[in-house]
Amino acid sequence: MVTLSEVAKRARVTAATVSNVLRNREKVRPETAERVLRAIADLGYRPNLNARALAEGRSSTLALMLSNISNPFYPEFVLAAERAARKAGHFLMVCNTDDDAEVGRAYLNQIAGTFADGVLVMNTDIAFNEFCISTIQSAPILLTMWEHPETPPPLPCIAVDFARAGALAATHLLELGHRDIGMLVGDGCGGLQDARSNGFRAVMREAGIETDAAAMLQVRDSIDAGYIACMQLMANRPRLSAIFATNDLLAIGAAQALITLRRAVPDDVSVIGITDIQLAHQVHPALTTVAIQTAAVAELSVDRLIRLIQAPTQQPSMVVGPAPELVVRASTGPRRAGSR
Amino acid sequence: MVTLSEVAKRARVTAATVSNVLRNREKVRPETAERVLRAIADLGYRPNLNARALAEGRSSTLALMLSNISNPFYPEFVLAAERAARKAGHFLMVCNTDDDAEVGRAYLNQIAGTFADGVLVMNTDIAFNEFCISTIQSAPILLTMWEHPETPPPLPCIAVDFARAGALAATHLLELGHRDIGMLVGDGCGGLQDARSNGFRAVMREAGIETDAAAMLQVRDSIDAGYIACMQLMANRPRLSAIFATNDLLAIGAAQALITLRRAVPDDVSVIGITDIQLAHQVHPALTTVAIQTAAVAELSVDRLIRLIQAPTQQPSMVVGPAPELVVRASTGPRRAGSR
DNA sequence: CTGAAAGCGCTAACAA
DNA sequence: TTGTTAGCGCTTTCAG
Repeated sequence: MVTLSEVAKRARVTAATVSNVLRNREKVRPETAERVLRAIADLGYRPNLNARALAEGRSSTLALMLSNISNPFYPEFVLAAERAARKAGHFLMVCNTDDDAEVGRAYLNQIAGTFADGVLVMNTDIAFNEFCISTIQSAPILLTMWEHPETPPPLPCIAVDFARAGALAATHLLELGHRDIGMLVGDGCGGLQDARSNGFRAVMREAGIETDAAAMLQVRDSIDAGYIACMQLMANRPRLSAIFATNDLLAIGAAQALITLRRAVPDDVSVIGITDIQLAHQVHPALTTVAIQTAAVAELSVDRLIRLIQAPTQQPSMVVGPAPELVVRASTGPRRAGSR
Repeated sequence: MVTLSEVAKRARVTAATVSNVLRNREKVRPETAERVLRAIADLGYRPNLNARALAEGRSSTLALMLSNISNPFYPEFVLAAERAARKAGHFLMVCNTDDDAEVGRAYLNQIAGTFADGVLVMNTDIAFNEFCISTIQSAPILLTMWEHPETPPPLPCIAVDFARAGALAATHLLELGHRDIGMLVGDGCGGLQDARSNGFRAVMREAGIETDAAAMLQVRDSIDAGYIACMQLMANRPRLSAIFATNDLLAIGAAQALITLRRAVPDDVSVIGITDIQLAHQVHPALTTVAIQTAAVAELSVDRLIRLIQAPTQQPSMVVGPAPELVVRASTGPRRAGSR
């Protein structure tokens, strides 16, 4: 490995000068700088980032903790976060906790404040938050995709108004004339997606519609689970004219179940989800959903984390991200005259 | 930040002893060790990984370079690779090149040999390989998911016999009686997926079937593109009884196009892909495909990279990964009597 | 079994 | 404008 001092020797200067060339090029005479640059090129020198991190006291690396990257939602967040981090001169280290809090704790312990200058934590539960607070004072931790803007967590966070997302879905279905609506409530790693379902039910209740237990199923977050649950839902309540799912994977699974059951989507049954993952517009019929602007939230999160690193605060300030927006595609339509 | 020497002071020993406790616990008297451990716990000490990396000359971090994590194939690889790395005591840093060779080069330059002890590179093209060789001698680079076992690249690599995957798909369709078959050839970032299509065509040719140009479309790697291309294919050649796609995204898109066209899958038209991504068994009808054992390849790659780190070699040795396997699901069936 | 000392490669005052 | 001098926090000989 070529080191700074080898470069210095070859350019007949000292390490400090080489270092200066590498950063504030101002204080070096042009011809010296040129000699140094040539030496760097000749030797194929590349700075050792560990040494630099140690000397500078920061690594220019952010960590992103998520439960399981095989859920298609995460890659979209990762992609946007990584771009934002790169643009700001940081690396992004993706840490899969594999849905295992123990792994999450281990990562946090090892990484925060040493490998990473700051940590982004997604979809966490209360217990994990407690852990974050108790253990780590050495680097900022920012919770992101927090689902409960009305109850700020005891850490800095970026929240998303998921209740509003649910409400938008409800309004859309009501406007289309649906009254008898089934619900698929996802159970992500951060716990039940109840902000979404509560937002939905609040609007329904206002319209005088009470969703009873039989029309509401709790399921794991996946296309498979949505498919199976929808089958069950339609068996319980064959007259449902619409299905609301708290996330797109469930909604996609539900739509496929309906097609298998020979119930046309949206002519017989409408389907709506939340998130607007890429898959949502790629399936057929394309999914109507409530977009939560994943990429924008990712960028916001990275920006804010970097700001926290630069000006550390203990205050658990919460920022509410961009508002969810209804995206009407092909999976929802007016309630048919024939149906109940 | 609590440092080693603060711990040492509190335990009334020197840094060296604390370090010894943290690693080869043998050479420390139990009661001293206990005192040190208590000090560590009391102070909430966590070792600075950058300092350790600098002192040890290695970071225990691997980097994985991939083009775009939003392609659902990658997260599955990442998940498996990350588990394998973690099991072996390494971190995994995921680097998205965003389909941009410039970004890829920048990452490699910065990371290899400094932040990361070794680098896994997926789906690369020749130009990038050249760059890898010319620039980096400081850390092993392992190419993975190499598609051409018959022409080893000038770097260590894990290859997958994609031609065989194509051949298996061809054999399956032939056995089902299909003769008039459309082809969707994906154009990943590593270039055209021609090993797959050539493997397929070789088997067809042996059976006396020549795939003509009109029945073969080159498309970008996505569900969307597969959907559109399939529409076009069926317009060109309405009598096709099967479609072979070089990857599952294309196949899924194709199946959806067929459903939109009211051609039943597989009763009217069979569809087969390659890879066996998770989506493949979650869509309906579930996709018949040729599995390339992504997780196994990921583990193999990580193991081999770690081995390379421990015993560096310049030899561009190639290891061929697990053989592809046909996975029959619901999207392929016998050619119907009625069809051509 | 424990301590002293050197050094990993780089940065950042401060001097010259 | 350039050089000198201390470290950053840890590991690792080598003495004691």
